[in-house]
Amino acid sequence: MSQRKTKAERRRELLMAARDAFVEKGLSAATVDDIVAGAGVARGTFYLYFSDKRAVFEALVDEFLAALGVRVRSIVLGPDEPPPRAQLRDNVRRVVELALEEPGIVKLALADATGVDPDLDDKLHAFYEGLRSLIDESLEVGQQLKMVRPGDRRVMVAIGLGGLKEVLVDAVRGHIEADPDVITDEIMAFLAGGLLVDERLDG
Amino acid sequence: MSQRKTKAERRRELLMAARDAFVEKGLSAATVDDIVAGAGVARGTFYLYFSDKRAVFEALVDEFLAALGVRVRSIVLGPDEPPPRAQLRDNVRRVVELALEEPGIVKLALADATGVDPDLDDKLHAFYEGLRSLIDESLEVGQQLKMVRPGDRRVMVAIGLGGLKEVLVDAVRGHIEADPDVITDEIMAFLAGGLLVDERLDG
Amino acid sequence: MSQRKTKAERRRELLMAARDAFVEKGLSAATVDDIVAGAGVARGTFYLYFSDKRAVFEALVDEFLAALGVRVRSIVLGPDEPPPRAQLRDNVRRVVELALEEPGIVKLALADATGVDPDLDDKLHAFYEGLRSLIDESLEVGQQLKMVRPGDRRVMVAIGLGGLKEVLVDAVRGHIEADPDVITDEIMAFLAGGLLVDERLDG
Amino acid sequence: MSQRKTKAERRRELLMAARDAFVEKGLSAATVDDIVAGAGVARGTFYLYFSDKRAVFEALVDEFLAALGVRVRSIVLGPDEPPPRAQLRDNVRRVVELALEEPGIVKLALADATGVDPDLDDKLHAFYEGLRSLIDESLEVGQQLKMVRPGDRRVMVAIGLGGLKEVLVDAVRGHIEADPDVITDEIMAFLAGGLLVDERLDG
DNA sequence: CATGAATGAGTATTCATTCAT
DNA sequence: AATGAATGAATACTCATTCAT
Repeated sequence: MSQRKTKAERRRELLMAARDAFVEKGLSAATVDDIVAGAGVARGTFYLYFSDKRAVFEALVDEFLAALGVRVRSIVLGPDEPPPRAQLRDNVRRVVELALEEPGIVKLALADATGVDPDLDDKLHAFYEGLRSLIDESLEVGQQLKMVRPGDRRVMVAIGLGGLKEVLVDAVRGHIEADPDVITDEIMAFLAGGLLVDERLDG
Repeated sequence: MSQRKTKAERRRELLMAARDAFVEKGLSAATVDDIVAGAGVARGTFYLYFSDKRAVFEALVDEFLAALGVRVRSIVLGPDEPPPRAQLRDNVRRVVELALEEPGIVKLALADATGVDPDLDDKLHAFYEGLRSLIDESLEVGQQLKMVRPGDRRVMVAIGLGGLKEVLVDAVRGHIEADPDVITDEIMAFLAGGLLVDERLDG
Repeated sequence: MSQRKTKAERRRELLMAARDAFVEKGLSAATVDDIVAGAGVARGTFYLYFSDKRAVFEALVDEFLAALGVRVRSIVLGPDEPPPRAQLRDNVRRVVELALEEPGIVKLALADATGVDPDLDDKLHAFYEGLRSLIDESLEVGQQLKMVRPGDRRVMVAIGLGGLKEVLVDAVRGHIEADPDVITDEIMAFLAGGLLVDERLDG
Repeated sequence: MSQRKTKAERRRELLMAARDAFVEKGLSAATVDDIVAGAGVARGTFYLYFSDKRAVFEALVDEFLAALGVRVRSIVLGPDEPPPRAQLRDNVRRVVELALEEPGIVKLALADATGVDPDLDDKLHAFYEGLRSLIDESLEVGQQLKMVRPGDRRVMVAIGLGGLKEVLVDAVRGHIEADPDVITDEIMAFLAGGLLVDERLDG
């Protein structure tokens, strides 16, 4: 009736094989041969599903971004809504969970992907810009509501984003305990009060 | 007395040409040809000064790490010393200044260098581990002195390091204002109090 | 009664699509994909009608040669026949008309087809040999009848055939006016008197 | 002092190997591997001398065109000059001789080169256009001097050029006797008087 | 009859590295 | 020390052809 595998199945196999190859060998070192060997298909089959190596990586990133979009929800204020900090916490927690579920993609998209291929860089750059804008707008609202301290939001965004990225990367690398609760709590503590507590630190 | 160029001068020319080539084309896309063309020497000459492409990059990173080591000083407690927070601020500021002086290296070492070449990764990994340990030990002391809030230090390190990296990269990329004072102040504010100020955020 | 398309119709569609693809992209650059896309059928269908790419081209050439055979008639001498030169002129004119009707095939068969594929070369070679023999025999009869000047007939054939080919190719390419009368007249003038008229040219 | 071979020698070796490979296998079927094998150098060496396959072919054609340019001289009228027809004959003869000296290039440039690669076509097209213009201008002068019969010069050019090409190709292919005198005489006879001599041919 | 997914041999091109001069 | 010609392994990508459905 149909082929041995549906097109969607084949595509997924190639996607997973590509992900594994990229994670194992690095983005530029992984070859199309590695990918097709992993998927158990012939060389040419790859090109029936993806126009080139860059395209698989883009598809991988796109999937991850879509999954991320599902987990992050705008914070809504209202009497029937959970308190904002709880909503924020839920968002952080869902992102941490996603990262722990997809460690390979996290390594690729957050750590490995820059500076390898100018075209890929564009993709990543667009992604991060979107993320930055999202956080920036949230911070702006927060500042207007006096929930977020005043300050240069671009720097806040950078610290927040960089901190989150590094935590997730470290978690999937096993450098820090892969417990979403612990990680989420620490991130929230950082956001809520920073690191330093003792007034004696002040000059 | 000596040749037109001393060995050290040639080496430096190659180093600078390599840095520029890496920054402009990316670590894996930059070729030895790009480097020697930039340095104005013949192809073979490169190999008189560096064993291979990886070695130039390592030398570049080593220089940067050495410069970093010079700027970061342990925080010393004592009646005749500046207050700890001021010492911390000075460290942060010197690092920010170094980053702004060497934007190319920052892009390379902090943003582009992972996932390209397993050997290079090792180098970077060792560097980051050293940095992590340094920060971790500082935090440990801080916690013992009740200057740093309790919590999982590995996560704290990750957030702090990731946040710092991202800020520096964004600064050299021009995404955020390249004013060391502004950047330093924002980082210190983040460390001192996080982001969130309003109690209404709590559930 | 029958399918949507008869076998012959499908075959013709493929043939025309192949002709267009060959003319547009060149014989070796045109792919089977181009052909089936032009014919609106699936890849495998092509191989139900032709054994391979070479076979379509052969079929195309065969059709053209057959059409050519219909237009070229032996010159017959006799009291009730038109004068020989008129018969020759009619032959030339019919060939010119065929060429102008089938410009694509002319480009393919007369201009593009050599040196691409050894197998195709054989086909063309056989065709040209046939044509050469035909002309050669006609010239032989002409010489015996003192209608054609004496001389090395192989060279005469080559000049005549090459001249005719180039005129036709130029005509379908639009380099010379596509008027069969003008072209035929010029060819006849050339055959009848060459190019040079002035005795002063002689040494 | 210098390399084993000078750059010019290597280049010539590659050029000759390319010519042989192109002639033997056809323009599109010949691979870079064939060429380097013929020249006895490594794969990469080819690309030190030519940017790609098209570039070698262009170089080959350019050389041939230059050689052709040396052999063809404008016809000069004057009391101390040889008669025009003798000058024309010398030109024809020198071209025939060149063709017989460089049979490979003749096959390539005159017979095989069209329709294979659009880029190569441009090259050839430019060549032929130059040749056409040259002949066209000569014919125009000839017509003004009443040395050439009136008529559509574009068609005359096509017949003349096509005829010459075919004769040369046939000669290098061995289809007609490779005697420059015979060939030249026949070409001159054709130009001077065409093929048909008997008035009875006229209607 | 028709399909189109899968195949895999074939090829151009790049580039780090070597070494004779 | 410096050169730069030469190397050749490595790799992405194409496309004619097959065959299970």
